[in-house]
Amino acid sequence: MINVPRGTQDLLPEETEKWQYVEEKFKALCRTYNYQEIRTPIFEHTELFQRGVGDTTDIVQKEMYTFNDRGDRSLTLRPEGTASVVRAFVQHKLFGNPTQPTKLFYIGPMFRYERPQQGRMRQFVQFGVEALGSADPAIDAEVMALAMNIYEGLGLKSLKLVLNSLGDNESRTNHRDALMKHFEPHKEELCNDCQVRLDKNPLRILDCKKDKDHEAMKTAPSILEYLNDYSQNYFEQVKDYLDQMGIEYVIDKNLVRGLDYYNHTAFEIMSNASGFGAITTLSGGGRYNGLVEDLGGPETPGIGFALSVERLLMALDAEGVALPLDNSLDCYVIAMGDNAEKKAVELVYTLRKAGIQVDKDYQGKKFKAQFKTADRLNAKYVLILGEEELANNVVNVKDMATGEQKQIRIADIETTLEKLVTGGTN
RNA sequence: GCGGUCGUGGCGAAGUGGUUAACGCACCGGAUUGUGGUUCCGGCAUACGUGGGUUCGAUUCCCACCGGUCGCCCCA
Repeated sequence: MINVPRGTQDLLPEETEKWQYVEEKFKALCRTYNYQEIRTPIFEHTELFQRGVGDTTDIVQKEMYTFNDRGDRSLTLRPEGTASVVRAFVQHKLFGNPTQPTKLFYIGPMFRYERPQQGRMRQFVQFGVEALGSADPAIDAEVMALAMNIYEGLGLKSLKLVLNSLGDNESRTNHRDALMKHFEPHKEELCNDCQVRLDKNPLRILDCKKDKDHEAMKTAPSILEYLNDYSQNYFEQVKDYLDQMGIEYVIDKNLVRGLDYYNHTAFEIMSNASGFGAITTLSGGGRYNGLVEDLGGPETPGIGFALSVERLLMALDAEGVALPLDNSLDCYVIAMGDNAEKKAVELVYTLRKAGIQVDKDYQGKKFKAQFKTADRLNAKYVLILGEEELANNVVNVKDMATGEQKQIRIADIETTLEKLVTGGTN
């Protein structure tokens, strides 16, 4: 037997119903915020991620699905969405559109070669948005508001918006120097990873779980102390806008994002719900001024975020939120006898063309068993068509909720059901 | 990539170094020859992750691998 590759999954109907529901919710919310959908390829030139995401990141160094195609091009299954969106923004010169910022959303699978566990798959699906062309702190707040709205709109309560500022280049350089100076005397006491981080990306040391109790960690210089005036002011305004909207957040000065392109605003949304394992991050995002330029476009600020659908659904489970899925069927047709069977096929076809959900038996089941099936499918109405009904040009219509049953002329069945189905629900 | 743990029919779950591997759910049929959700009775199933090894004999013991899961790393 051949199973799915490691870290991937099949979504069976019971699950896809949920996926469709949250996808629709997300799309509708994006429309509300005036974000439009963009669809980019699932694989890109490897170079895009090396330059966009950053050569020193874990993603690029050890998590990419990279392969050469038959033309010997190096391609990579996308590990995240922002690089592709920015690439498309530059390639199609969307910066030339009269309405800016360019506000885009996407839904699609991402790929990272990692050791799978619950909430971490090698293929996973992200919802994301990107707003390109505005350096207004209000749009940072807008993106966070949208992110929170998705979760809250689905009924989640145990959420935490964690916020930090990474500052601009000047602030970051100054902070970086300060960090190196601070940790250098303690280098030998730090874990192996952190010793490497000290040279490459000292910011990462702050995020280390092994060394989190080290004295030097507590006294380490915070980026917030090194923000220059512009960065500081920007951060304050972002917070003001969040306050204005009544969106709660906590500042975590150690919040570091895993991708190189981030600056200024960085945030994560986490779940507090019990029953969540080691992985509590539901989504993450931030500002990436400079990325468009890095990828060959004009100087254009940008901000975005992405969430994992798998983790979103886990959070719903953890909080016991049941999605209002409609798993009923308008109508089930039961036929008895060869002639009735023929007529039933015609009837089903007629009703379906009228837009009514209909199904019938294809297993040669007996009358009683067909009723059982109708019940199991949550059929609202059952149409009974036997030789007797056929002879009289009628069909029995049974309301499965009330048990009431009446005879309708076959010629009238379409209009009758339409009335029942549209009138009875919604 | 590292460590812990687990892997029995469609699902859940017992169990044993040795003839036919429990049980529950689900499914099918009957009681009720054209009317569902209950009950009772009966029936069904390609089941011991894969490959080696130990043994007269392994689903059971050992090893490796694969996969799940938990934690680390890191993130979505």
